[in-house]
Amino acid sequence: MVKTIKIFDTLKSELVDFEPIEKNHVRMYVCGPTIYNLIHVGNARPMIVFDAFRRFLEYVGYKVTMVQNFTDIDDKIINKANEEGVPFEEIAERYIVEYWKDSYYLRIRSANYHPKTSNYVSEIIEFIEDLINKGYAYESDSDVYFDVAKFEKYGELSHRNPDDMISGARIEISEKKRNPLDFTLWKAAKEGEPYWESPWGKGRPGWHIECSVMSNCLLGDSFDIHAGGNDLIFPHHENEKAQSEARHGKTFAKYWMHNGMIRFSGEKMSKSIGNIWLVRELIKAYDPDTIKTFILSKHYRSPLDFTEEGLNAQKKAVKRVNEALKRVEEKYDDHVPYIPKSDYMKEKINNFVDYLSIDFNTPKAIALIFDLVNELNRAFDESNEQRVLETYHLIRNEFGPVLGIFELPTKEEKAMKTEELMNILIDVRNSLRKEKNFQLSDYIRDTLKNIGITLKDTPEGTKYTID
RNA sequence: GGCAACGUAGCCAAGGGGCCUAAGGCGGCGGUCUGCAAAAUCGCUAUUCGUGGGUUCAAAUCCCACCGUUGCCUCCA
Repeated sequence: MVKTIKIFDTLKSELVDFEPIEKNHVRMYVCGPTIYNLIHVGNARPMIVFDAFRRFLEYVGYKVTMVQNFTDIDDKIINKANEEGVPFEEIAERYIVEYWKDSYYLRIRSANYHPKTSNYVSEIIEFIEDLINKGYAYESDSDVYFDVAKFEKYGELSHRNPDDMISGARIEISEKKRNPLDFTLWKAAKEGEPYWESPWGKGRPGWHIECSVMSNCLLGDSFDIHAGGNDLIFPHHENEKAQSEARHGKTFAKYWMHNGMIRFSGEKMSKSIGNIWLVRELIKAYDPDTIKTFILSKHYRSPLDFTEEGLNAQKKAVKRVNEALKRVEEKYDDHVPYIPKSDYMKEKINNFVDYLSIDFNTPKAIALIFDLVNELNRAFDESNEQRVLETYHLIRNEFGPVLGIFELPTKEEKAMKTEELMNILIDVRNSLRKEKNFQLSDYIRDTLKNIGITLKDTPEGTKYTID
């Protein structure tokens, strides 16, 4: 049915043909945020990119089941809860709600499932027990660790050699572990921490287990795509893979896709450097299309420098697209007629799909959209109605929705600069009054009165009130 | 120290052996349109792809070295 899609698989380190396990049905899992704060642009990149990728898969005919988790059991959340003196659930719930606001503003479609760790604790315990029974995990002083030495493929995903990593001396040494690389599956609760009852006493899940459990529960022991930021490759995804494959004895994720990091002045954006840029802040100055095309204008695997110059340039480019679409919508009074797909449209659609089929080359797809904008404007000026409709529909109703951009007419954010506007009007009127052009100056005052704005010529100058 | 990635016009960014005398966007310059602007549009804006070697009939694209930038190796999307 669909043409072959190639994606870069982190495990194989090369472009591979994408073939889902079940014909025509793609199951994908995207690592979501730990909700201890408002999300930042670094969180937004995978949301935007993989939402678009999911839409693309659907566009070419796949059924897609997508899962994106919320990690709601975590040190950072617990710390924040302790700081505020509230239960950890309150922090988690608060930032999930805030997540949806940002997500809604960015017009990111929700996944099919958004599981939370706290809803899967019993499944997590079951998973860990199974690993212990199979000899891949051991209990040590109420903690449970994964025995990395037992999983011979450990390091396969991140292309590391366990021996090299041990010598790398940056790994925390714990006398509870048999091997410094062993990672926590279950963590005994300390005083004042939330806990769940388990065969190993009161405790909580470790750092990587939740994604293994939730993906396996919702998508099966083996599924097609596991995605996330490339900073998760090690240790997070390496560990998820080890756990799941140890337990089930089969491939965990068939393909691994990782997006590059957002950078800020050449450095990775991160809390520790203090250069985070919250989505909440960003959206004050930029509309979703600007943010999304800015991100999609660079290949998803490359690092992306977030700069104001870059965003401002993108804003202008986006405006040009919106103005062109608006011209058409105004001409047809918002009822732009649909037309049958012409050969011209089919050709462009082919190109578009071709570009995205090679490791999701969104920059090339966006370049095609800009070409179409030029074509649209030219056709409009030449009154070539057929071509206007073709290009219009390609942008607004085919390509835009696939990438999650240009989906809606822009409500012009006329942040109504009322005061500045009134001052200009009053200046003009006062000039007219000086010239004794009372007919025009009264026209201004009377028509303003009609829309509820009253002008008052006081000794201190002209004042106005708005009803 | 170990393992990677990247370096293309003023800026952002595709291309990853011949279709490249290198897409697209922003900016700049000039023309059309306009009373003047704005918008739109047309043309120009890298003979060259970090530097130096090499492989090849052919390299921005492959190999080596060097310089530079960044990431991962600890929670991080």
